[in-house]
Amino acid sequence: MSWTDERIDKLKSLWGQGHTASQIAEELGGVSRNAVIGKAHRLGLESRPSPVKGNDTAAEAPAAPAPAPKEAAPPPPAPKAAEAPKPRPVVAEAPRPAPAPRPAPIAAAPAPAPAAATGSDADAPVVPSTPQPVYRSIGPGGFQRQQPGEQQSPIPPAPPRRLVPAKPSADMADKTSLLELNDRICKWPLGHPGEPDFHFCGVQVNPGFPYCVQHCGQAYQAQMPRRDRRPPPPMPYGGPRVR
DNA sequence: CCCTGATTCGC
DNA sequence: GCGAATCAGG
Repeated sequence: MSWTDERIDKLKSLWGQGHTASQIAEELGGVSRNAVIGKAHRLGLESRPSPVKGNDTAAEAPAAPAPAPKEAAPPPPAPKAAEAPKPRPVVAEAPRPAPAPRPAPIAAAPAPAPAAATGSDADAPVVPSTPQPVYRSIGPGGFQRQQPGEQQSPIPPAPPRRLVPAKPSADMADKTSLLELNDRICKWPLGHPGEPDFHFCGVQVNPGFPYCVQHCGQAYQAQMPRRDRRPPPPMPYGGPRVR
């Protein structure tokens, strides 16, 4: 196998997404993990958290990123292999999208309060000992960046607070509910599970992907970490096509 | 042992 | 340029 532009592209993409060399090699096929590493280096792609590369001498990073190579999930959750070979040039499974910015992390599970929801979830009676606001920068794709010390995903799963019927009210009539999902409509969540207006995007998908073209653009971000983002890197899913 | 990425070096 | 062999840390 030779390094065609396509394969190089894929290598760059996957490498930037934090896939291991082995995973990339398997995905590309016909190459060994050594080949992938070698190529990555020749391309100038470089050193993601490497287990062997000790960090700098002397001053260690205050909040070390913790390599954790095994199953630990770097930003893009890469499902471990052990799967049927994927013929399609698909990009792993959808990383957890960031449907709505949620500036206030949920300290403790808010009580369901089944009675009269006064301020719904707006009221946060729990007074954390340190109510320091958390400032987060917004990445190029619109995602929230983590602070160096932050451990949790910037997009907490938003625990369901109550169960709602699929379509309880008229204003949900045209919203796509969970029960209506199929592989032809965009599954991008809008709102949060458990909230009354939680629904899914529902427009036609980008063929071969779980989301529409627009949300694919959010879900599948080409490598951010590298400095230059200017020349829009070829989207893993083939780029926006209006259909 | 397994895994990882880095590096070397013959091709 | 390529990648197997090797190195070295987790």
